[in-house]
Amino acid sequence: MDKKNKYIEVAIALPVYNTYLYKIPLSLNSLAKPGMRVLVPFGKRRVTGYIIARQKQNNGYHIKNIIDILDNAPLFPESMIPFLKWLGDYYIYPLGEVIKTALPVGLNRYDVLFVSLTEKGIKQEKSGTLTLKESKIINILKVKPNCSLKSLGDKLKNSRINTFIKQMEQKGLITVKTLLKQDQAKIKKEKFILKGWGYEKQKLSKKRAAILSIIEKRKEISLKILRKEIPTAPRLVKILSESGFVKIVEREVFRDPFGDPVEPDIPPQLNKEQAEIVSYVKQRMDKGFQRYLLSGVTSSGKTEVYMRLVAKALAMSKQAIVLVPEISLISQTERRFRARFGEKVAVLHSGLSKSELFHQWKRIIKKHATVVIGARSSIFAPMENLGIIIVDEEHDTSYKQDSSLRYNARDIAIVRAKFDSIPVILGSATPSVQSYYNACKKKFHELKLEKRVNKHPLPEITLIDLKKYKNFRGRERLITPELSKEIRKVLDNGEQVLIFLNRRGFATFSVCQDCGKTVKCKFCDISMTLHKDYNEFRCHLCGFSLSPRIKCMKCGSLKINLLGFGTEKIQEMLQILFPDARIARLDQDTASKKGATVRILKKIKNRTVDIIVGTQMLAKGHDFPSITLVGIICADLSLNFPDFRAGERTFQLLAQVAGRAGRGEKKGKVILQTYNPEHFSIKASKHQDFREFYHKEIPFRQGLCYPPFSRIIQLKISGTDKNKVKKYSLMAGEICKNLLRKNKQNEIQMLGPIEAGIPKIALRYRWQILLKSSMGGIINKFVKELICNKKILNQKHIRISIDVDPYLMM
DNA sequence: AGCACGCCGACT
DNA sequence: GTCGGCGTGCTC
Repeated sequence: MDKKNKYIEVAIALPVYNTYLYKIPLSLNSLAKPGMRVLVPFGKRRVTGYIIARQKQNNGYHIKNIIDILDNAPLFPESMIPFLKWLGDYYIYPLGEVIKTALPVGLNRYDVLFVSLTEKGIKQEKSGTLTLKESKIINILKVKPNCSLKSLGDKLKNSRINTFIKQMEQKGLITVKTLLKQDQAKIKKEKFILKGWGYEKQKLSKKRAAILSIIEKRKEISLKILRKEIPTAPRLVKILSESGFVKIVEREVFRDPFGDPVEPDIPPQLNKEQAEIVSYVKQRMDKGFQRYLLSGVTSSGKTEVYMRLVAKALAMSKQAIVLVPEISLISQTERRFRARFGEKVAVLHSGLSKSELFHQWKRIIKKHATVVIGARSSIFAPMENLGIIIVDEEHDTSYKQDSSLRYNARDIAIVRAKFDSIPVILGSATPSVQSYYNACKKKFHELKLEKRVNKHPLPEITLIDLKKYKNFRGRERLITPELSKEIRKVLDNGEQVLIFLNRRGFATFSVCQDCGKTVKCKFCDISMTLHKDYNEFRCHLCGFSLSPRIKCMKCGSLKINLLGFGTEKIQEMLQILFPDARIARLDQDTASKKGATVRILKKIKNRTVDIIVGTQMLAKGHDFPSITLVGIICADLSLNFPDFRAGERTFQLLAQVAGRAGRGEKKGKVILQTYNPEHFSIKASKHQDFREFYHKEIPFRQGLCYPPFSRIIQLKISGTDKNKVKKYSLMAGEICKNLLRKNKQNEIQMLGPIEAGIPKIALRYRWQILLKSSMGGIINKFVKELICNKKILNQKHIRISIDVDPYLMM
């Protein structure tokens, strides 16, 4: 069919902005399809590329043949290519790298050069006729006989040894081999034992006969399981297979990524609100691209609406993507989708191993799975015939990827829906300012769910002004009398309490009593947190730790004052105040041990704890019906971030946490402690009213021309040399300024260059430049022009990355 | 990214 | 004079 199209356009998985043309040898011609990976010669190397399109004509270049096709079937449908191209354009990122991030990790192949010794090299090194540098290399190779060129360069602290190595090879001192390496994607294989053809059982030992009878019964068994019954099985099986009694085959295996099985559910009756929304959207399902914002208070039944719409898409023989925030565990939403749609569901999240991820991916391509539910990367699921995209908790910050391709899954969900001409639904109890602005401007159609399904009233929220307790000492400053009174009441009733604090550790700020110096990480520019659990000071940015019995780095004093508070300290205080209560804690520290999170969550569900202390991990996606009191220790922590979205994030977090109270039969209560009871973010969260927050926030955004009234592109600059980073940043700023002047672009505003909010992380010094404009297209074009200046990008020892629509600007 | 080419200083 | 440092540009 493609006889005329013997050329293919290929995007290379390297930071190059062009695509390249290759020829396909006749034997492979009928096999090559867009969406497949190919191995191609690129310069002097062999690398992975992705077929973008077939092409009739060559473009006058010397066109090389591809080496091989790496897939039997496309890894993503051809229909996704315009979407992927759009992403590369919008986020200013090379197409090949975009595709690389979109696909499951570990599918790349590339050449690696390996260096090894020759006898001549060893002889000459012994006789001492070599230069210092040559014998250095020979000596490294003596220890590591087959060393990759790269690690050799690392060992010599010189990455530019290429030509030198070539010369040594010409002299015959060493040999250089090219090996085609694959990124780690190892497919897990396990040995399975099958029946063979020998049947002289009487001659066998008891154990061997036992193995044979197990296999006879089961037809086949994995060696792993067989070993549990007969520990010496591996050896015996090998002998048995040699004489033909059994057969051993290796097969791909997958751990079930779902964990516990889920019972199928029966769809509940919809209430009037839900039914209206479902029928409204259903009627327009095949009417092309539409954007909806589903705003609904907590537990107003958004998930049920999603499920009905997904069911409708499936009924139209289409597929669906449901995005959920990244949490360490399978969320409530995921469970409910599995209960409803069973085998049709594929789950993609960070907890999966590479082979599990690839397995899920293949299920989607083969259309065995027609509903994908997962975290942000699920927006790239290889679906050919999408019917709907749903983004749950659309305000959640985890939709923004903060490295490599810095995309926001919520934003690009809309783009993908547009390319596929289908509806997209963003849902949240606390919509982002951006999305609600779009709803107000009628770009999104707003759907409202205002009644709670179980008809329980929203929890009652009491603000406590912490300034009142400024002069109190010790525990009462953090756990105010009002809060402890309420806790006592709830404990006496046999109900549960959730205590929220958005900071982990015991003491977060430690100061020398004699000279006033703070305990700081030597790799980052932040103070270290004391963790009693681990008995050490820890840096929350790079993980560096120190013994708790340190001397002051400045004056050597041993008297270190432990100030600041985290979840650990709160837990300890509560235990002293309520010695009879069973208290558990859930934060990154307690969750890091494997299986610990599940254990703690189960404890809450089974009501074997009375008080649960935790960070945002507790605020997201869990349903604890017997929690009747939520205590927020200090609502202001996220308010003081140097970021224009600090207020928005604070409001969302508080509303989310407050929503954990009273999900069961009894009415919930929330005690919200704060130093800023007058702040509108906090006031609005008291009423759990995002519209109130929005209307207070929007004039401020407009006044300073922040999103949604503008778009921002941030240039992030970092490096290990403090002065170099500063010098380079100032130079980049000059180049920007000149280019802006030259283009007479008054529409773009440049802020900076300025040192980043956190000036140093893991020994890297950080600067930033902010480009802001009310016209998005202009700013994008400008940055593209800017990076044409080679001085900007190719800078030794300086890393510069482009963040389009940045989230955290620190 | 990684490799080659070509331009400069400091060594035999 | 050359060796080897480093910036610059290209890869179908």
